[in-house]
Amino acid sequence: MTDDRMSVREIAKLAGVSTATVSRVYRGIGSVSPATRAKVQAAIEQYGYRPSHLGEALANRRHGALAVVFPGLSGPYFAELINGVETVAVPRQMSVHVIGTHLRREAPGELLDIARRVDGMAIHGGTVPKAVIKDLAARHPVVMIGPDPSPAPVVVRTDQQAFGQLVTHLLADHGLRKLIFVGNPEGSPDLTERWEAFVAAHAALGLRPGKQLRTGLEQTHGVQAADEVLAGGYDGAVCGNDETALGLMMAALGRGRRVPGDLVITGVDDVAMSSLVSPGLTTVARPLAELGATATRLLLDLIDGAEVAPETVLPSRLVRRASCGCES
Amino acid sequence: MTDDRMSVREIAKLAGVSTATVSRVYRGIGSVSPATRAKVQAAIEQYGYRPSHLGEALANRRHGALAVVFPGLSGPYFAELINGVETVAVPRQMSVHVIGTHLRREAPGELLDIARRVDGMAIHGGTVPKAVIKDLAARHPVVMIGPDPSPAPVVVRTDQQAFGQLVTHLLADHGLRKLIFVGNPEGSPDLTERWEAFVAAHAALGLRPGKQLRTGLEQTHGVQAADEVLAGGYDGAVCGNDETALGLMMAALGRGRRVPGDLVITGVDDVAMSSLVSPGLTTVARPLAELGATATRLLLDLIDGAEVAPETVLPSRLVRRASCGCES
DNA sequence: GTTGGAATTGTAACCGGTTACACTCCCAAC
DNA sequence: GTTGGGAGTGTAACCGGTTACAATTCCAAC
Repeated sequence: MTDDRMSVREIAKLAGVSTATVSRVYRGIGSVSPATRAKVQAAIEQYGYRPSHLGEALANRRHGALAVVFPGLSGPYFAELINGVETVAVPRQMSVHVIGTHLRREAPGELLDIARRVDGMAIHGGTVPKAVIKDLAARHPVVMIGPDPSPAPVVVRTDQQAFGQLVTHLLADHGLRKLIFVGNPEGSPDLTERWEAFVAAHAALGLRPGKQLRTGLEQTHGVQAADEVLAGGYDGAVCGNDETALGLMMAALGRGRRVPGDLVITGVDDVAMSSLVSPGLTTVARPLAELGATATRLLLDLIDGAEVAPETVLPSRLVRRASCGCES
Repeated sequence: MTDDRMSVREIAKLAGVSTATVSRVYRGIGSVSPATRAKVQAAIEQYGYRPSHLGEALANRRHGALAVVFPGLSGPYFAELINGVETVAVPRQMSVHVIGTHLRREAPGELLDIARRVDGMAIHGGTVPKAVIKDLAARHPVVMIGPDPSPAPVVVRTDQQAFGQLVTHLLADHGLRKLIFVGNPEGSPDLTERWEAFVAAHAALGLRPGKQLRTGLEQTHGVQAADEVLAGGYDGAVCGNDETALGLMMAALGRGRRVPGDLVITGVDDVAMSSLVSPGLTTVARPLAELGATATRLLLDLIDGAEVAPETVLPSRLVRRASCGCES
């Protein structure tokens, strides 16, 4: 029941030809006479023959599959990224294994195991210990998505400037003086960069950097951060991503606060929700789908043995909406 | 560079034994003398040998992989479901292909292709045309997650009663009379069931069913539905799932409306956000992770050739929180 | 000193494809 | 009437594992 498919040899026998000819007909390469082709095609259709992927892959020394490794899978951020990956992988007949490391008991061992089943891996920064990346990269094509502390061979990331601009915008243009940074730099290279930019933007204006509230990157974490943020008398919350910003905004509104009146809120990513909510969320737009797509393209190049630039940087830009006080 | 791993034959030569012995040592089955075992293990470790997954799979006539097919991947609903799938699949050494059909140009053909790479598929109801399910189920083990119009061989779903209770609760206990159903039954068997329960609950009280607002199942769709819902003078919005409910709630709050004061809002699923927001979201709790886990268990049984119950129903239950007016 | 059985190991077939190479035809060119 | 070359096809090796079965060795029991 599992798999009563026919093999090439059976189809070959049925069509009265050799396996080589069946393969030639199925793949459409090599020369086959019209008469033979018709015979074989008839047999193929009659029995619904499709070659076993395993046989194919073994013969080609190609799995025809990629793995994408993320910390978790929830939320629009990862959905967009995966979307980008698929737009490139699918037309190239590559199937994609989506791995969420937070679901795995022992990521290290399992990643090695998954590596045996794919031709290459795209790994989100901050998901996998340095030593494992090193092991993996030594044996397989690996592309990192976003910054990572490991000395990774190939990295795709977005330009970091816009986030600094955002903080400066709040401080200089809106005159905010008590900002809180919502997000945990520890374990997240992305957030580490942002925290550093946050501090630098303050320093550039001769200001002391605001406080840091360590919390996760999901919408729920933003909601949970609300009590502390609202009780602290801050005039602005600079969130590590849109999801926490939206969670925080929701919680603030639910408690009767006004945004941006009582509290300015900003995010990063510009996910779909951010332009739809009211007030619209001021954020840093990052080309997430393109990030995934680019990483995948580079990975495929790597698999094909091509030379690949060690670092690719995609642009990001500040998007001002109502939540920071712009557009009133 | 792609894969300079050693093969069994090389390791065998290096260790001075036959490939059979290497295999026996690696897999720990069959009897091998301590001395030989040590020799082989040394060679394995020295060269970091790991058997090719393809060779293994071909010999075992087992891909060691499952596919899970969803309409899309965004949001906590799917994340939870996948979570459940992985908790079962990972300990059984099965890798999981997560497929989002909305990303694929031509779902049908590609699913057939993906089917060649896995031992079985779990398919979310409403994602794949009837004819394709039939094709797929004829050749491969298939389990449906949630209701589907196709005559599927094996289905796992949640009990539907609680949703009817929810609607009755709003009508009878809170005395609401103008409810709007937010969600599009067309193409979604889940929502079709809910819409029917919505209508039935009205009918049971001798009431005319409320209106239906056709919209998608993501948070953004809830936000976008807000204008129409708020302008319609409804006293309650019964949303197809928590994500739209939360989006709607956020938009309502952002426009200065009170929940439940101006508008009662309810969802379905009881995702993490629902208990955290204020007001807490009244909803129907469904064991999503368990749903994924159960589907996977059944799928594995099917793959093993075991008998499997054609339908498994998991319990769901009404959760009353502040958004419907309970808990003040 | 045989004999029988358990333990250890190797040989070779097999899983299901692809493809290099050899072989057979057939026909045009000299 | 040869000769040369291209088209069509088959044979068999190979990809990298697993495993049924056979072969060998060793030792205890009679």
